[in-house]
Amino acid sequence: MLAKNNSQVQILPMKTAKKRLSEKKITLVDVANASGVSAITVSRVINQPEKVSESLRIQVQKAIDSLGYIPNQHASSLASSKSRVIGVAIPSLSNIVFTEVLRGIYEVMGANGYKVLLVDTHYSPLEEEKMIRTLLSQSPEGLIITGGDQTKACQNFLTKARIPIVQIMELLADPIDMNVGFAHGRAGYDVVKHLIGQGYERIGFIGARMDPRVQQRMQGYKLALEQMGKFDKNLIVTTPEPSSIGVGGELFKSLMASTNGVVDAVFCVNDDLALGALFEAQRMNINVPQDLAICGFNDIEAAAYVNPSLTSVSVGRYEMGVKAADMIIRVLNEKPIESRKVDMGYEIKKRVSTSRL
Amino acid sequence: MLAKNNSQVQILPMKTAKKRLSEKKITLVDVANASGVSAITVSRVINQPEKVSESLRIQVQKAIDSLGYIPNQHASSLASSKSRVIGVAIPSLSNIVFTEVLRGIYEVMGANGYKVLLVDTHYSPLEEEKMIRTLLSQSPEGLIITGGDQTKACQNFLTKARIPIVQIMELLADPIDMNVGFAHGRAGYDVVKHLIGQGYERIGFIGARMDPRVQQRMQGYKLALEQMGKFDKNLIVTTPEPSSIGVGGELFKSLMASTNGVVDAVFCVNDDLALGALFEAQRMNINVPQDLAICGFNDIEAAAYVNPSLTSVSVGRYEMGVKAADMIIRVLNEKPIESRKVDMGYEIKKRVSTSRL
DNA sequence: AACGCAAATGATAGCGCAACCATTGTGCTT
DNA sequence: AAGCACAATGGTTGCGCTATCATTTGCGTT
Repeated sequence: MLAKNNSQVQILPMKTAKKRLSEKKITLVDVANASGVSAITVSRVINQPEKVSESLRIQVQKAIDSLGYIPNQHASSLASSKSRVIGVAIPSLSNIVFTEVLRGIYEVMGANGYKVLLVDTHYSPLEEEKMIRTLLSQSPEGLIITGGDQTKACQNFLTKARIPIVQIMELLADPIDMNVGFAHGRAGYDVVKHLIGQGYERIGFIGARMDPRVQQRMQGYKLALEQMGKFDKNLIVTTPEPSSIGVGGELFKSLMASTNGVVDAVFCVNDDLALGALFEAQRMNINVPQDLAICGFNDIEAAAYVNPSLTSVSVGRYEMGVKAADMIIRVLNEKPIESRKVDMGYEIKKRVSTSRL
Repeated sequence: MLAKNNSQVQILPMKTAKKRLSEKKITLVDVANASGVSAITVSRVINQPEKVSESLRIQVQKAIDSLGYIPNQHASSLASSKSRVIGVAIPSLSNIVFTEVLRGIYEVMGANGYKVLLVDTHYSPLEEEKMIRTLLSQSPEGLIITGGDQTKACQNFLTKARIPIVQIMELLADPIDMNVGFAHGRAGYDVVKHLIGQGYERIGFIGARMDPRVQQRMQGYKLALEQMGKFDKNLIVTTPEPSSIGVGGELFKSLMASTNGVVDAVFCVNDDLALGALFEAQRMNINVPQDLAICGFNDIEAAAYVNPSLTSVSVGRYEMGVKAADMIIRVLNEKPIESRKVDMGYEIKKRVSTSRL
């Protein structure tokens, strides 16, 4: 039907027909001509309708509708150097963690008339640099990016960009501009404390992907155990692979095999791994929580409903997205923000999987 | 540090300094001056490097890097009427179904140098119309949208857009342009056949959100039972709320309560609902699959790992995204496509939750 | 009645880039 | 040695819109 009909354009019989209907994109000027006003007035009807008298406004709007005019955002952005675009860079599209943050971002940005240009960095700082370059070429008015492990070059042109930037997910010592996140290390530490408090002794660790935030959780785990003289590096099992329920089951099996079952608790860096471990434990007829505690991270919905229910660390992902987006909007509107750094906190949801009877 | 330093601009001491470093955005012309070539040559170095001699290319590239030049995509798009943007409209960001389709789309589009502008229509045709209008104002070179229930107005300007468009998720009788999906009605029909084949008799239905595709699954369910004279509308429990594990549990309880437990199988329109029903059944001490079969839809990862494993309908979501993106790319490159309509099919993954011993 | 002031509308220029066509230079053919 | 093809580079123009600065109109003030 459509799609690349360059040919059709060339077939036009010389310069005969003025312009075949719907052949050419209609512009502001077309609308202006059709409604008998100047181009700038049409522009105002679209962008500052309150500055145009009601009669004219209606008249112009009628022309816009009947012609099916759709403004060219590129021309508008070029002329006004306002793109109404916010760039967002996340490491993975398929991770529910980021999906929910995104939801928060979209909610706020949509309500404020901003489009979101989203890129996926695949957990690679180099890819991230490339992607952020792409984002910047769209002249975004603000940027939301994940974590703090940008390349030097990237930090460099980010600083020069002169737009509000929020780094999300983790708390950074020295953010580029603004920062919203929570303390992954402390969360890991607190999880261990909780397990110890429940009377578990030999606490294993299961991790996948091992991105910076997962590493921090592991450091917290390590620190807590070291402080009690209970750290044993043999109880740590990790893989660079992405997390999944399947991987969780495999890592759990491998942990149990390599430790001959001395482990009586497992801290999984996310709920997928934890569910995998739980399901695998059930298949191995290990009694959770009597013989084994399992703790996850992120508190996805399934954690509360699975049997036995899964202890997990709840973090306000949606709220984090909302907060980050809101900070950008506030800065763009020159409203004050309380702080450049926001700690969203977390909460350990204590459930059956870590409660010895 | 940065963020809205308009003030700084005005503070500039008259016209003293030529231009404070990094005060003004640097453009193609700046790069041209810095490297002693014309603007158009710089443009070529960026867009058609093979047309520039190696020596010049290196020289220009050096200037680009040292100045930290980032092209203005709006100007480029305006001048060339090529945006390198593909618009994507999905009904929900938080639904894993769409997330995986998105992954496929991003994969292909990224590899081909296209950016993705993503909007969320919240399952509302009116919102969709607004959002697609927004997309079109970015002059995307192609569009991927969900389903076929666009408003008349929307269909209208979509048809006029003269760009390749793929409608995804479901099979449409009369697509706007191209179409990739699978037959939801037939899938629902086949699920019932499978349950009957396993010896289950009274098959309930649990549905949430009830978007067009869920409705089609329900119609398939209904048709199959009607053909066997076993349809009973009292066995259908639905809600307009979004799906979730929690809602699945609630609907299951309500189904069991209203039917006094005569139901011996439940078809849930997605796996979240099915997991909710399964977990709830476990809490009610109902034996799955002996006393009750549960079948989900989408085959999310948990389905294969939960105990008992959950029968579900597997659909190639990632592949659907890849396919849709690939069709767009092919059309843009004027390569042939096999067909305007592609049926991705589906497969019922028969697992323990529907296998009577 | 003359003035001023604000609201409503218009004319002009330019945002940064690439399309288009022109020009120059290089190496080859005959 | 003259001619030619083609690769490499540059000048000019305009994409569609909005910022900026006029200009016009209406209306209240003294």
